[in-house]
Amino acid sequence: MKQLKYSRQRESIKSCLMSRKDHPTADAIYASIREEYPNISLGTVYRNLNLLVELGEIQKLRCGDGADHFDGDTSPHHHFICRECGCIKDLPLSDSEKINQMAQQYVDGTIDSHITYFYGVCGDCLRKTS
Amino acid sequence: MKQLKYSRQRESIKSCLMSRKDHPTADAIYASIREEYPNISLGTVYRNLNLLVELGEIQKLRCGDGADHFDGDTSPHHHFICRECGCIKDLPLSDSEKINQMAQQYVDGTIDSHITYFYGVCGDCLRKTS
DNA sequence: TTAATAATAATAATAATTATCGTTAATATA
DNA sequence: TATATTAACGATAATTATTATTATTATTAA
Repeated sequence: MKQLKYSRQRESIKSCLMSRKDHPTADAIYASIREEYPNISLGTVYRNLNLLVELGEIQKLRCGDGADHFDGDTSPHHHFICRECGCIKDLPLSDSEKINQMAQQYVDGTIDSHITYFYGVCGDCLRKTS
Repeated sequence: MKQLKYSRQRESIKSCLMSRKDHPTADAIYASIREEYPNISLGTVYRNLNLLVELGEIQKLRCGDGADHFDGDTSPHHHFICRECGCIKDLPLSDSEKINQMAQQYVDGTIDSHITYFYGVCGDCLRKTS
């Protein structure tokens, strides 16, 4: 059991993620942090993001565009992904537990959580395209 | 518009996918097809899988383990992923349209589909671990 | 039967992520 | 406070999954 040591880089990554509502990739976070810490390494960003996920302080999303996205909001909610621009928006979620229980009856095993990705076209892209 | 030409490799990939209930990765399919066509290339497997997805004949899944998985069943259903062994099991799905509509009210844009991944531990792993 | 071209195998290239490793910095303890 | 321990760092190499390139082969239309 290695004990955690404070690092200003990790703190910066976490507060960056908390302050924004988009769901940035590791690379986008890297670009953002570099404004304050120009020497930070991309590896450091990845390592800390994964660490924060393990600690349950942030959430990792795989919406299907190849890159992992990160979400500072760990409360249960859903995501909407625009097929056009790839933006990710939060959706409120009701009855998370109930949905797990409904699915549970079909499974030999235990369900503890679920992630739902909704796909479509966001309002901005709809207005652009037309 | 390029017209499609028959290929025995594509046919083999498709029937392989139809015949199995696990949700193999491109690499797993590659290994399987190689028994019949030892010279097939991994690139061919990827190209045909993506083509079949475009044609709507198969489905691509990103359950979160890094690799894409493929599913020969395109009817609407959900998936359960075991955190231990990574196996993917099908779940029946009711009210797919209703769920989209429920989410729709929170979105500026249009929702046309959704994918839900349930996470937990499968029965086999539960019995092994204990 | 031949011409046109889609699909192939082999391989190179790319993108995202993880691992390695010598150095730096945070923290525990003497 | 000084020192020892070791987590975390930056730089970079390696890995993994996937896509692109290209010369050749196979399918299909004329």
